[in-house]
Amino acid sequence: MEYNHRDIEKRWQKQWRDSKVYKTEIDKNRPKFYVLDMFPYPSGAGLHVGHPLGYIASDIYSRYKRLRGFNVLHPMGYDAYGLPAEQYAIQTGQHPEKTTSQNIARYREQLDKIGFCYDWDREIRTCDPDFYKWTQWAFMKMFGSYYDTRLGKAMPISDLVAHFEKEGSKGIHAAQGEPLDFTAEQWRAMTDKEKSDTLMNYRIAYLGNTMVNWCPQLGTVLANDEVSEGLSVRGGYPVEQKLMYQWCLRVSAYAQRLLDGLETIDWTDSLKETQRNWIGRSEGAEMKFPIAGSDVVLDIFTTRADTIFGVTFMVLAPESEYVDMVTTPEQREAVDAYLDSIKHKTERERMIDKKVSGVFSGSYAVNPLTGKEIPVYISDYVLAGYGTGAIMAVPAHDSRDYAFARHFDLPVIPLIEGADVSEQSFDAKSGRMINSASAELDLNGMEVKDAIAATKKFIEEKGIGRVKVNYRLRDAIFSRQRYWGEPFPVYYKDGIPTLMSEDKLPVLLPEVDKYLPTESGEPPLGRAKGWVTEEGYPIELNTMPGFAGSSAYYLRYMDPHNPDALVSREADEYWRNVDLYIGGTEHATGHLIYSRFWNKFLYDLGYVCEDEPFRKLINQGMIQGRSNFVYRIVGTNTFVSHGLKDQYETTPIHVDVNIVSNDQLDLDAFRAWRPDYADAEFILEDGKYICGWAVEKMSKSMFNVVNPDDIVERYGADTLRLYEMFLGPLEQSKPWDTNGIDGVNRFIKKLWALFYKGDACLVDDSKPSAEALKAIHNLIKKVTGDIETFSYNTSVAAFMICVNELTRLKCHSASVLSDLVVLLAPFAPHVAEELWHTALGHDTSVCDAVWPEWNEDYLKESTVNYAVSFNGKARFNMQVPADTPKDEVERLALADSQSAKWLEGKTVRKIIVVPNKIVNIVVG
RNA sequence: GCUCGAAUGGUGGAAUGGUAGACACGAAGGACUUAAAAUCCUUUGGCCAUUGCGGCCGUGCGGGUUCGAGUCCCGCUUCGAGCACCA
Repeated sequence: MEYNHRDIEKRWQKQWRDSKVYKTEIDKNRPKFYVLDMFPYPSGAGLHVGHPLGYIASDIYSRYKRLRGFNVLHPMGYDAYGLPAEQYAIQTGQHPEKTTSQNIARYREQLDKIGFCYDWDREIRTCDPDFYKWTQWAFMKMFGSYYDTRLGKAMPISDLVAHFEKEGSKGIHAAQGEPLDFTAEQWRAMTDKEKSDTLMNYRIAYLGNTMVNWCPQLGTVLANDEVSEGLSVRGGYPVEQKLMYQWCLRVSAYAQRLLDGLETIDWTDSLKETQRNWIGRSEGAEMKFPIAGSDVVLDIFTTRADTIFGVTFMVLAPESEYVDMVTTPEQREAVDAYLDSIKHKTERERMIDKKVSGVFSGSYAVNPLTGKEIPVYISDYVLAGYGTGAIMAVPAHDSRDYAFARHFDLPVIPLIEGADVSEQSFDAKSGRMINSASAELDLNGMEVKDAIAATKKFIEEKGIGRVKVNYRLRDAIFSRQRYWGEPFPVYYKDGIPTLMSEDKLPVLLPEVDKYLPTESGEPPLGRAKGWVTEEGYPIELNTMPGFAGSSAYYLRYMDPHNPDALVSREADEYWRNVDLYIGGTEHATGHLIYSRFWNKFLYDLGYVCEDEPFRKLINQGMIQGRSNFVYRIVGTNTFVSHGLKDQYETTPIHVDVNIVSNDQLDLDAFRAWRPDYADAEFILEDGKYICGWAVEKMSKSMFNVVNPDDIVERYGADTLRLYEMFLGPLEQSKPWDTNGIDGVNRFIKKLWALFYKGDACLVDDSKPSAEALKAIHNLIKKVTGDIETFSYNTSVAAFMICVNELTRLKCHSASVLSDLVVLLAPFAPHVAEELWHTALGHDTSVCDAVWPEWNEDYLKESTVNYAVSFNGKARFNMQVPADTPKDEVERLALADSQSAKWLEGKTVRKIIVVPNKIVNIVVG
C-alpha cells in the first residue's frame, strides 16, 4: 500500500463524523479540560493558510489532553454579526444573513478538510436568535444593575431605588456618571421620566450623553478599540468626536478588578501589559483651585502634586463645563471664536495639528498653597474625557505646558535642582525639590517621590484636595446605527426607555427594505414595518456592537441548546472556564477586555462560578505572506532574473506565488497568467528565472495568498498540520513559505515506510532492541514536554529524528510503532488513525488510546561522553563507564594521552566536573 | 516620549550557564535511470590548511560576572508590538 493522503483523509474524516468520535458530554468521572479558539468572523475571502495556525495548535493540545484521560471540550462557532456583511448587503441588496451563511458554509468546508476534533453539535452563531437571546438577556441584567463600589460588585438597581426612597442620594456607594445630590423627598417628587434619567446615572447598561467616536462614512458610532489614530479600524475612515445620546456599558466601574484579575491568570506578560496600558491606572490627586472673585472652584487632577509651587497658569478643555463659568464678558467673543475653530476640526486633525492654540478666559484662579493668582486658559491640548477636563499647568516640568507657556509668554518656574528649563521642560520624576516652600508646607530638599507623598498628605489634611486614582479605560459605547446586529430588548414608553419582559426574548431582528438609514436620518431599523410593541410603543432603533455577541460565547458552548438559561448551573460548574484559549493579539484591548468585564458581571450576579473566563491564553503569531517579484526592464516586456537585475533599470512587479516554486518562476504559467505577459521575454541565469522575495501582509493585492485547500489537495492535511507547526514557535509571527513543505511530506512517507513496503505490512511482534527503545522513549519524553510548553516545532523535529533512527535500525516492532503512532496522533491524526487500524490492527479509534509514559531506564547509557575542556575550551572527547565517580573522571581526564599537549608547561589550578557532560581543567 | 519583546548560517529556526548552528529548506557533488520525476548517499557558518592531522574566528555593538556566557548583569544600536496632547 502506498501512502495516499486523499483516500486516507477522506475516509477517516467521514468515519469520525459518522461515529461522532468528538462528541462531548459532561462526565463527572473524568477531569474536564476546555480548549477554545477565538471564533472567526466568516469573511467572503475564505480562509488562507495563516488562519488555521491557532486552530491546529489547539487541536493538537485537545487531542493530547484527551489521550491523557481528560474530558475535553473543544467547540467552534462563528462571530457572524459585523460590518463587512452589511456593507456588502448595501452594495448588492442581498440580505446579510444570506451571505453570512454562505461564508459560513465555505469556512466549514475548509475547516473540515484539516481534520479538527471539534464537537460540531455545539456550534454557535452569534446571529442565531437562540444565541442572541442570551446576549439580549445579559444586556437586560446590566440595565437592571448598578455597581456598588463598597461591595466591589454589581447589585440590583432595585436596592438603589430602595435607598433613594429612604435617604436620597446620601450615603450611596455606586459607580456613577456624575455626582448627583438629592434627598428622599426630592426623589419621591420626581416624575417617572426624571427618575429614569436619574437611574441612568447608575445603571451598568445606560443611556448617556457622551462624547462618542462618530464615523460619518460608516454612519455609526464606534468604541475606542475600533478607532486607531483617528481612523476607523474597519475601512480606515475619519472619525469625529460628537456628543450623542447612546447606550453605554459601565466598564469603567470594573477597571480595578480588570487590573487585579490579571494577576490571577496565566497570560503572557506582553498581553497583560497591553491590558494594563489600556486600563491606564494612574494615581494622583484632585485639587481645588478657587476662581478669584467668584464662587466657582476648579477641580483638577494631577499625578505631580509635588509641582504645586510651579503652577503658573490653568488650562481647561474646550468641552469642559467650567468654560462657561469662568469666561468673563470681555473675553466672551474671543473664547467663542476659539471654541468655534476647534469644533470644525476632526479628531484626527486635532491630533496631527501640533500647533499650540488656546485662549485666555479672563478669569484668574488662586493657588491654594501660595495664594497667588494665575490666569485660566482654554486649549484643546487638554482632553475633556480624562480626569476633570481641567489641569494645573507646570511648564517647567511638563513638555506640553512648556510649549503653551512659551507660546503665550507665561512664566516658567523650575522646581528641581539642576533642571535646565531654558530650552525644554524637565519631565523626569527624579531629583531634589527647590523653590517649593510656603508657610505651611516645605518641600525643598526632598526627592520628587517623597514630595508627592508629602503634598498629598498636606492637601488631604487641609481639605483642598484628595488622593484620587484615575483610569484611562472609558465606558464602552454600546449602540450602533446599523442593521446587522442584535436588536435591543428596549422600547420607549412615553419617552422612557423600558425593558421588555424576559419572556419576549429573543427580540427578533426585523426585515427592512434597504440596509441604509431612513430619510430622516434614523438607523436602518427605522425602516422596519411594525417595529413597535403590542401596546404600540416604539422599539429601540439602534443595534448592539460586534463585541456584544462575542463577550459570553464561551459560556454558551458549555450548554448550547439550553432554552432556559445561557448555561445551566450543572454545565457551568462542570466546565467552569476556559483552560486554554488560543487567538490573535488583535483582540487584546477589545474582546478580551469586554469578555472579562461581561464574565465578571455575570459572576457578580451568581450566574457563573468563575471570576475570570480564560485561565491560560496563548497568542499565536500572525502568518505573513511571502511575496515574489519579477523584474521588468523599464519600457520593455522583458524580465530579468533576480541575480542579474542590477545590470538593468528595472521595476519590481508582484507575481502570483502559486506559479513560483523555490523562487523559480514557471515561465509558461507566467505567460498564461495575464494577457500582457503572453509574449514576455526572459533573461535567465543558469537557465532559470529566479524571483526576488519579501515578507508582506498576506493579501490578494500582493498575490501572495496561499489557500489551505490547495496544500491539503497536494500534500494532505497531515502535512499541512505538521508543517504549520514546524514553521517556528507558535507565538512568533513568521512568513508562510511553501518551499519547506517537502521536508515534512518526506517525513510522513518515511514514517509510512516503517509500516509498509509496497503492499507488504512490515509490522512484527519482535522484541525491540535497546537502541529502538531508547529512540522511542526519548521521543515520548521530548514530545510530552514540548506539548505542555507549546514547543510544537521542536516536537516535529524530534519525530523526524526518531523515524530516521527507527528506519536505520530497521525496527518494525509493533510495541515501538504503537507508541509512535499514539504520539503522532495529535499532530497528524489521519495517518495515525490509518496505521493504527490497518497496520497495527486495532479496532478502536486512536483518539481513545492511552498516551505512553517514558521509562528512564531505557534512556540510560552504559558509557557516557565527557568533553574535556582546558580553560573552558573543549579539546577532546572521553568515554567513561556510566556512574564513574567525579574524582575518577578527573583522574582519567588528566591521564588521557591527549591532555599532555594542553598541560605542557602549565599547572592545574582547578578542575570542574559537570556530571555526564564536561570536565573543565583550569590551567595557568 | 513611556512600557514590553526580539536580534544566531543563504533561509525558517535548535540549544535547564556546559562541545553553538538540532531539525528542515535551499545549494553543490555523487548513485540509480535511456531520460525525467521520485528515492538514496556525501558536503554545506567564515577564514587558513586540506597528501594526514588540524588551527583560528564566530550568536547586533561595548563592558562585566563566571572555571565556562547565545543564555545572567550594566550601557548602547537596530527592528517589532502596545499606549500616547492621559497632566
